[in-house]
Amino acid sequence: MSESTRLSPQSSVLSPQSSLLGPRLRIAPSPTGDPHVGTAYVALFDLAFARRHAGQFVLRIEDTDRARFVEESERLIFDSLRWLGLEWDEGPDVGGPFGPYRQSERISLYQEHAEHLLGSGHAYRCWCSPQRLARVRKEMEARKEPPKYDRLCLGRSEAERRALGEASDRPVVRMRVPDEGLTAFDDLIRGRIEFENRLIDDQVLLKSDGFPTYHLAVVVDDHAMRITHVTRGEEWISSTPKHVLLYQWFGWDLPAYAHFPLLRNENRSKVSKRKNPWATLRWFRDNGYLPEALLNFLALLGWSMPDGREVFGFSDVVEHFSFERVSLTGPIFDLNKLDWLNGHYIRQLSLADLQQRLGPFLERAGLPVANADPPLTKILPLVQERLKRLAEAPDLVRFFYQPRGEYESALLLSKGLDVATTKDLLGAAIERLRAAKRFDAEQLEAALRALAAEREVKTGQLFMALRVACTYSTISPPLFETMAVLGRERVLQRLEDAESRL
RNA sequence: GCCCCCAUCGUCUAGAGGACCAGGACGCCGCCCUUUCAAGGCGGAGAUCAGGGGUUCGAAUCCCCUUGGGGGCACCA
Repeated sequence: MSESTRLSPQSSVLSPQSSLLGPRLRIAPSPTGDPHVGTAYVALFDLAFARRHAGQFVLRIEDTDRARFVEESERLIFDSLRWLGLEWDEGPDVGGPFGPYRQSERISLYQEHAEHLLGSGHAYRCWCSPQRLARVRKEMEARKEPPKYDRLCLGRSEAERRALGEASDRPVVRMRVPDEGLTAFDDLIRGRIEFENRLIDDQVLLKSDGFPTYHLAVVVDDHAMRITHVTRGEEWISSTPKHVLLYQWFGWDLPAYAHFPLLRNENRSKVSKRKNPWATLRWFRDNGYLPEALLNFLALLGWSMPDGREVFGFSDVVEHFSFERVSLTGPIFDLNKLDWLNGHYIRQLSLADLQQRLGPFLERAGLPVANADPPLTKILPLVQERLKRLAEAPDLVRFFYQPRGEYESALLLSKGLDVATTKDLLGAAIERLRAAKRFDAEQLEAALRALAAEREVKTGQLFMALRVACTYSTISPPLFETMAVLGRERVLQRLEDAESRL
């Protein structure tokens, strides 16, 4: 078996499978904590494209950086992506024919490939210390030259190199980039992109701890896992020529590339977990965004439906996605529009669904969920169309369960009414409500409108006083329905309480 | 500093030479509905298509330059 076939699992490991005929895409997050929205953004289109063309979507964990590794993140990644509804066909937890799907479990594969490049002269060992590298880089920059490694170690034996000083004990393996020529690739979204080889750095492929860098690992894995379309953020464009070179040296076919625009924050820089609290998927979940709304919104960033529809689901993306319709500019993440979309989806929810989704938020706020009195099925219809985010629900619902509220008694005084009049009105209202035959919205409205008319006050004046008394706020769901849900006893109690505050 | 990518209303976008003195959505403003807040309906303001050169009978659409923005330049991904 020749060296190159040994390195090319494609020819031996698997027998042809019909399921492998379609495209294969992957999302490859690093386990550095809560996954970034950008990860979901790209994954959404990956999955859509894979589904559209009957291919596969793969999840691979790129855990080659032990320093940045965060213990729980793998679970966080699984949870967040699944919450959004993005399911993978192959991955560390579900397995698949090209595993393992964690790079830390494939170290020897990368080492073999580095060895291969060393043998073919496309790579060399480097003993330069980090200090020296930093110094060299600085010097080059001062000379206004592209900052690159100066190749001090190229062509030298370990002994020769050590004699020169500033060497560390364990070498790295660097790729040996050609001095001349051009390396180019065709991006599905941007077209042809070219780089001059002389400007490309001799990238480290294998670190001194034996782990690969991203550059070696992606290429080896994408090939080994038969990835046909490499999708990722625009930030990777400038390292792509290095990857292209590796494919060439290994004698492998190049995958298609698609670099998505970078999601940006309001200052136009890329969204980062450091600067933007909403950069993680977890944030959206915790703040009560519906996964279908987030997904819809993400699909609207940098992509649009051919027919211009703005409200659509994942199946519509599957049906219509194409790389050609992805725009080139990095969209600013507009939470405002997301809120609108989220509110739209919330209004669409069935009562039962809404109640279920609200459960965790109400519980967290210490509000009753099961056996609540008044029951949520009565309350939720009143707040549903007022919600933009599920997390707002507790504040809208709380007053139903608070026998006594905190509010300025002055709020009870509607414009143009003095204390005595208001007190009198409240007293009269109490009487009417006590006498009301049925305590439903219709009856209440009739009775109270009549009262306002008799006392010659504007309905709004009376109603606002009652609203504050019953809901402890000048802003509330419709008054009579609210009163009906509260029930006679609670309403009378609150009105009496209000009366006594004046 | 060097390299790369990008450029249509505040924001997301439609637009792939004539159908555009540029369409939609969010936001904003006004009116209607109305007991508050929402939701909903109707209407409005908002882009000399970054600027300048070309190409063409004709350019938001093609080319070049300038400017602006972004990204990359680690033994991080």
